[in-house]
Amino acid sequence: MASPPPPPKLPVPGRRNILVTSALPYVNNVPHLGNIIGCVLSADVFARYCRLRGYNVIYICGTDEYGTATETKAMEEKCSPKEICDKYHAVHSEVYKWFDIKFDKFGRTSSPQQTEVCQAIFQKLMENNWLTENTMQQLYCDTCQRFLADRLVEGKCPTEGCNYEAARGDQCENCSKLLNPTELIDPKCKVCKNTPRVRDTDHLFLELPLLSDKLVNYINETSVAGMWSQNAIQATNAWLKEGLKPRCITRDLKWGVPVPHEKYKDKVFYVWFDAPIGYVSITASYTPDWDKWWKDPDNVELFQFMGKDNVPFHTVMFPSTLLGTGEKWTMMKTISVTEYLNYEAGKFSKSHGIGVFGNDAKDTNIPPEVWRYYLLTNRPEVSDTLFTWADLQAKLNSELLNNLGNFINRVLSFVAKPAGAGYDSIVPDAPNAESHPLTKALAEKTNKWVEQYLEAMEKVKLKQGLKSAMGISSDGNAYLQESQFWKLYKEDPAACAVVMKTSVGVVYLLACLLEPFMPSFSNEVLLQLNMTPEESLSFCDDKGEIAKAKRPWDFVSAGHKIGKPSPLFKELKDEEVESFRNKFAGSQAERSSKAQADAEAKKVADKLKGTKLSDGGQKKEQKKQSGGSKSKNAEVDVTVAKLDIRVGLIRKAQKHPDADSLYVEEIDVGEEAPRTVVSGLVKFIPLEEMQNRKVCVLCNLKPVAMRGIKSHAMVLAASNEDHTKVELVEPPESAAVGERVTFAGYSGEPEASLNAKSKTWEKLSADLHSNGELVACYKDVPFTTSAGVCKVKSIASGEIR
RNA sequence: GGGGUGGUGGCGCAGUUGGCUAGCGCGUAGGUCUCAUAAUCCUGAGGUCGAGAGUUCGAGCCUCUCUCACCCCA
Repeated sequence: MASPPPPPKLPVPGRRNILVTSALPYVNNVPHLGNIIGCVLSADVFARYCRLRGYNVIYICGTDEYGTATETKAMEEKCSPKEICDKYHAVHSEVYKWFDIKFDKFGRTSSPQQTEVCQAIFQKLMENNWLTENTMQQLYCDTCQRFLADRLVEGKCPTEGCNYEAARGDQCENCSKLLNPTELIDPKCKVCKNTPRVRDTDHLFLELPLLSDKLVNYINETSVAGMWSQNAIQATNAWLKEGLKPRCITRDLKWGVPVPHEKYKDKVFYVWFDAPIGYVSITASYTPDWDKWWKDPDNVELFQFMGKDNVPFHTVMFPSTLLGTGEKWTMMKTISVTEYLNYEAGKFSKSHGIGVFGNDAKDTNIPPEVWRYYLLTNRPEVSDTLFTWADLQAKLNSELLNNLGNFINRVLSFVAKPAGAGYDSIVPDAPNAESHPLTKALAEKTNKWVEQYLEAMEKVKLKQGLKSAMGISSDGNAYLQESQFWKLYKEDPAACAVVMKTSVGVVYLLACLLEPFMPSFSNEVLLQLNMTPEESLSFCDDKGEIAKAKRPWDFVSAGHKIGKPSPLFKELKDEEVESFRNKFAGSQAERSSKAQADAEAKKVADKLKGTKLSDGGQKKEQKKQSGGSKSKNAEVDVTVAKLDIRVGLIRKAQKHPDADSLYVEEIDVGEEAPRTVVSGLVKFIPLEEMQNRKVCVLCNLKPVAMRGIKSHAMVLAASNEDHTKVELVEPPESAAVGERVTFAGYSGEPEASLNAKSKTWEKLSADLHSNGELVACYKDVPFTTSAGVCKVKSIASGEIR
């Protein structure tokens, strides 16, 4: 294992020299499957393909380490940024190793090389006058002696009607309005709680607009030559259409590459500026001759892999940076962009821990080649795709096991049988194979698949490439079936030998073509073929290996003794799938909201059933309905009857895991499943008072996600003028759970879901208030239940919302 | 509120200089072989390509309107 590292590869004139990069994952968390397929795995497949074809390729990646996020996280965990990076860099390395990602170098951006390259590029930009200065205003904490990042400032939300006390500098968690930290009323430093002051700070800006001519030239030429995918072009054009603006490249931070300039010596480069430079600097830590790769556009092709959110940085910002140096850089030729991979019903989310993460995959005992296969067949190349356990199971069982694994196993196990039943593990000779019609037909089909495979892979259409390779196995099974070799063995031994020799050749071919996708699988197959991966894995034009696809019986020579065949894949059972689904389900709250959604869906379905039945009835009924629609027309006016306010019982209340001001409640509103509701009442009502309490709930608002948890309703509460006091609107103790709150004089059915655009709720809520007798009212009509009116504890004439 | 992207058989996905009968995998129905991890193979069913209008000899693809979903920005 501990072989000395091979000497670094350098471009070789006359050969295809390919530099592959994957977007540098941000260091401070564990990557999930979406991240993995998005860049690292896709790039790995392509790099392996290049090696297979004999191209001179290196694959560069590493962790992106600088910036605010790391600095903040370090403060939270009370250690240095470097320690955080060390810790997570190791986590990343381990995950990628498990997934069989074969980097030529997996480095990091916090390296001396990074500083060197980054500063050199900066100097060039400076010399060429592409940088300008500008003054910004930012909050500075005298105690901590530093400028505060947006999210490190807390204060009172300036939004009218919100005025939330602990709003963050970038966004108010209460009203979710995006903010500037300088807008906060009475801002405080989150670290020392002292009041920061507004201070001018000078920053350097890259003049993107001045570089745009060069940039547009580059984009127009390269997007054609490099066959950029549609989504990359669209994202780039959207950016250009907006018009380029000067972009700030410096920050008031410590954790970053220092700006080599007297005036800015206390500042560092902004992550967007230094991160892509990481590709170069990591190459520099791979070989001191890094510029042979990076400054030779005529001999090196640069392929970059990333998720869609990263596109503008690679098509606009980074190229502009390189163009601005005036030097001859190797610019990106081909960009491969993936969309998002969604998880079951929702989305992969790092911050909420939803989905399957790199280190979880290992714990499933599902081997890496299966994960790789599944992720790659499902690679989101043109649109978002969906990860589901059931689908993973289906792909494994029916494609890998029944198709591919079965084909290889039926061939090898037959050859391995002792003489009299098989060939005693010796590949038989088969002269005149092409005169056997079935075999000839198979050779033609196989060759077609190989051509498709090569074409797809050259265009980085990995999903198509994988499918083409699998087609070979599929045709292989049909070939075995039609040839009925088990009968030929006795009836026509010569023909049987042809079929088996050809099939063994196809097995070998599959091992080669699938190596980029499933390296561990290929190694195992070669082992069973008794061949060594180092010598055998190659598929080059100049060795005539492509031509052999037309003569698959020539891949493995007669007389070769194969190894011991054994099953390659293990079936994934229903119970296992079920247990994974549960094990990796989201948080408790997520689960219940999912149950909620299911219940709703069922209801809708039932409703539809109902209407269908009545449709089957007579027309009279329809007339009746249209007759009754008069009242419906009346309802079109905005009246309180549109609101579906019900008596609800809080079954359970707890604090929101990711927000200080929010409760998450499960409220029974008389439906089969309780609803999950998120409300911002933490500061006003103690948790104990929330438990098992009857409340008024507005049920037909459009569900919205609040800090990651979907809220399916709203608890009504009254507040005084300056929002310092908030009290729940309480129905009488004897009111029935689930009963609708009515308003005398306003009848009609509520809408299923209030249209957000028509602002019904916004209009109506203006007239909701408590009166002098503490009764909750719409205008002056009280909230009425069968057991009486709803009241508030002490706030008279307060607004309800 | 502004902008972007998407809506294709039960499910998951392909489908660009607009063109032959809209494909693929899974699932499903019927049949088939027995070398193989009850695996294979063949045949079939299933779609007015979100809705509506327009351009065209011809539209899944181009234009407009509507609708739904997701994302970004304010």
